[in-house]
Amino acid sequence: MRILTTTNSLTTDDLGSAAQRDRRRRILDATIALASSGGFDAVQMRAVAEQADVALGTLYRYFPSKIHLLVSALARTFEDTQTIVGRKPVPGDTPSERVIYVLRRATRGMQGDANLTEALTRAFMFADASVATEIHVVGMQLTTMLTRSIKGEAYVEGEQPSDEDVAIARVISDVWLSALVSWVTGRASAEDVADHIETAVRLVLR
Amino acid sequence: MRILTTTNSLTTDDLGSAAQRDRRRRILDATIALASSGGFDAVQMRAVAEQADVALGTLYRYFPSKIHLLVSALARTFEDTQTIVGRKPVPGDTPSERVIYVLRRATRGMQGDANLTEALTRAFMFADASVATEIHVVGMQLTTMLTRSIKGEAYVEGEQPSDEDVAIARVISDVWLSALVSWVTGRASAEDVADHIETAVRLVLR
DNA sequence: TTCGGAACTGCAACGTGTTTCTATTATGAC
DNA sequence: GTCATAATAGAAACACGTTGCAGTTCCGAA
Repeated sequence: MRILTTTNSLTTDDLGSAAQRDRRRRILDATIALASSGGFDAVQMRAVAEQADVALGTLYRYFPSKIHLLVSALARTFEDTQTIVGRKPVPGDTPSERVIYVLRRATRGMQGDANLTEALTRAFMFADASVATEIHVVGMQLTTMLTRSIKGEAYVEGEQPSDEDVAIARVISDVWLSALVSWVTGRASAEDVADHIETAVRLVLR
Repeated sequence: MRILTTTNSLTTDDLGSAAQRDRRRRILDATIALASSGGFDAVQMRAVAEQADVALGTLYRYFPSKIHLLVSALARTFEDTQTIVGRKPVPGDTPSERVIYVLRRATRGMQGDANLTEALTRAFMFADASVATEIHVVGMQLTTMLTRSIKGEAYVEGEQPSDEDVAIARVISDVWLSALVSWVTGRASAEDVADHIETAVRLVLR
């Protein structure tokens, strides 16, 4: 499932001693493992604490709620994916082709681990205002991934995408998230999701 | 599961004696009142039972979980709105104008009671597979409302909308729901929501 | 009217997210 | 190396969704 991340010295965002970073990593690893094995309900705070080898109070010191924990796990998952995939430009000759390619890949990836996806998606959707920060991180990741796909070769690191492109990316990510929710709750098949997204992308990018 | 019942005269959907319909109504009233006063967290099953003047076990007999309860409340809210608004054709000369009109109205309505909207929206998003039936009802209500707006005067009761129109309606309702979630979680202002929806509608309907 | 089963009440109990508290351990300044 | 402070462990307790159960009431059929 996960490639182990080296006990690296520098994380993206600083924050804490090596021991603390290690605890944080262990906690997120345990969260993802439990989510992957049994979905949202299997991510029980006592179980996460035990598997990460920290006390329950410590878990809550790092993540103030189960939802914070799962949304952070989602952010890290995206981050890891981006690190691996984000190197080479997205294949495809038109914006729709590229966006459809990327979403198809991402969707397949998530559907490959239904339990994990269920846990992360439901947490994301259930989050309330107190999780705004973590949610925002994920939102930015999504927007970046999509504007990058829209621009294709023309994309340059660090450049602000146009308002138009951001608006389009947001619409597409809304549809994608809703489709994932439908799939997670058993209201739509994998094929339904793929079709629906493709339709939406074609409607929006033309 | 019900065989015929003699007593009751007419409800929309059969189901139960007058006393049972009354209990169901009281429960949903209590749910909406509590949600309106304190949002999702304030809808506590014991409190709902007490306010509806039924035993806790009875509440669970009518609605097998808090999520079922809240999604059913959402369905009834929509239904009530439709009954009131659904008479006259939607004003506006183009599909986008009509859809924007309807969504603007609906959004304003929901934003007028932030707590209630928070409760209903979060429940809808958190629902798992066991709530599929109730969710489907709400989905149909949304689709109907939107295809009706798209067609405008051309809409005729009972006629199946085209696949194209349904696909468009689904994209728009995805965006609308996501926007509501953003608003509920404090990540977007009322104005943001209006702008985002308008952008999406213009993109999709052209 | 009487009877049998379904529906309802009241209440206790359980599971899991969350909080709280004390004792212990790690960390960093001096 | 010593000490003050922060971080952690361990465990109990609380809150609320949910379940289970014994006794009571309601309702339709005979």
